[in-house]
Amino acid sequence: MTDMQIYNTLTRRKEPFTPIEPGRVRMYVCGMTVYDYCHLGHARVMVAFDVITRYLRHRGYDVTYVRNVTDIDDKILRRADENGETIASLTERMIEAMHEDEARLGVLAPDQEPRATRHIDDIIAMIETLMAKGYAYAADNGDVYYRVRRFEGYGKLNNRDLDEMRSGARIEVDEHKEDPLDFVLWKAAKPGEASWPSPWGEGRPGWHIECSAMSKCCLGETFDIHGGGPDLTFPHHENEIAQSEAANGKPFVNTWMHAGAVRVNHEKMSKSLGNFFTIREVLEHHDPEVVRYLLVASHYRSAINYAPESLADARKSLERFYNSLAGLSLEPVVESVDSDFDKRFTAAMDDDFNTAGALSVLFDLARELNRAKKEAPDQAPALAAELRRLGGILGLLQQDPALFLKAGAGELPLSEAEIQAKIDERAAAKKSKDFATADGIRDELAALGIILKDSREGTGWVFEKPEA
RNA sequence: GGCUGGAUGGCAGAGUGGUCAUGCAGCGGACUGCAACUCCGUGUACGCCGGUUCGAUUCCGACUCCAGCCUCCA
Repeated sequence: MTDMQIYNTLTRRKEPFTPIEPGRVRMYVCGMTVYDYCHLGHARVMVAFDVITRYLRHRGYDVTYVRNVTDIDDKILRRADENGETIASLTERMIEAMHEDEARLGVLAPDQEPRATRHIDDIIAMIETLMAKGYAYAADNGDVYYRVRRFEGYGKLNNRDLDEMRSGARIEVDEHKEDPLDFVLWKAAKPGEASWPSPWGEGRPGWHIECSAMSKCCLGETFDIHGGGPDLTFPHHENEIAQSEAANGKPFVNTWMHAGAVRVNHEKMSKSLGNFFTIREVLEHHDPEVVRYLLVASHYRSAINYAPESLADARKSLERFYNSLAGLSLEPVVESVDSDFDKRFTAAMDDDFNTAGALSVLFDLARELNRAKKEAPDQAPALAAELRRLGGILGLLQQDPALFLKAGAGELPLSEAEIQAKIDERAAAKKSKDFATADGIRDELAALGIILKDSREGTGWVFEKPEA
């Protein structure tokens, strides 16, 4: 068995993966700021780290997966105000929606989901430590800032030089800061804003410190993997390193992992650009497994250019798998398959979670299964079981094939009984060799998106919603 | 301007110093009343220019273009 290799954003190369504690993996992923519904970019991160978690567990690791929730933040305050609802009401709704979305995408819940507002004490304690060590200072406006120049390794995750950054034009000068690059650890509350008491007065935590505090609380001062979206490397993760390593006096994270972006028309999908698709929007028209497949079909680090047509392609690929599985028992088979599919799958996944390579192995397996169905039916069940087992490691191929093939695309224009009546009518026409009538019925149904498929066992159908 | 990535056949998308990615689409054949599904066969793809090498899409250098980060953002 080869070692797993994982690409580390910090060192910018693939490295053999060796957890701090043998057999145990501690992983922290930056989660959502819950002021709105999750979009496809969030889905990418959720699914990427879900696959990573599933695969590490498959490889025998005891994984503790922590993904935080940012439930206090300027945007949340603003949105709650706009909606005329309380912060708690807004964040609870959005957290619930997020849980629904991820469950539909087959994303397993993280082991812990700490919320910033429940870790205020940890956050304050960490800021106090930073102040005691000279890494933080209270400004006269009530804010507390991190003294970036004091931390020697600042910029190491992004290979950035402080002096060059300072010459950048977009850094906002703030008279309260010693240095424009200093970032806020504790934000003084304006009158009427949600706040917590602190040694520096009423306020709320800055965004970066919450992840340092919560990861320490849940996983310890040094842990194995820290993940997140592609836009968090700077400044968020850089700041986390500065906070945690300064406060704890220890290395923070061994392996930094970042998912690739989701783009639309070759631009980043983001709320500020307004070009985002929410998960729930997309799921109105597509089987969740199709969306998941799209995300898993390319490597987790590469950018995906999202177009509605890409979902049609993803569906076609899944149809190939489910066609091969169709007609075979869903029960797991005990006897193992003597083949190298597992080996090849594992080799691909061991190489920095190469899901695209792993899927190509599954396609080879599907072909083998299709051949067996024809030529060696006794071998088919074991091959099918193997396909489902390996697919399951990626969180795919667990549906009933007949159901997936039938009902993937939303509301049927006819009831199942009506469709069956048409099929019976056509069968009668076929029997009397009235092929014109038979084909007419088939065309009629096809126009509605219902595609008939004859086989020895009778006529089946799939529904493919015609493009609007 | 600084820092990261990327450029692969019609499309999507892996990978490799010298025989296969894979899926979709196309083409030829088998099966089928015809289709669909499935099987078999089928593609002189690796941005551009140099260099290293017996040999480079793969390594090195320059160039062009694209994207991301440098401001909240997954």
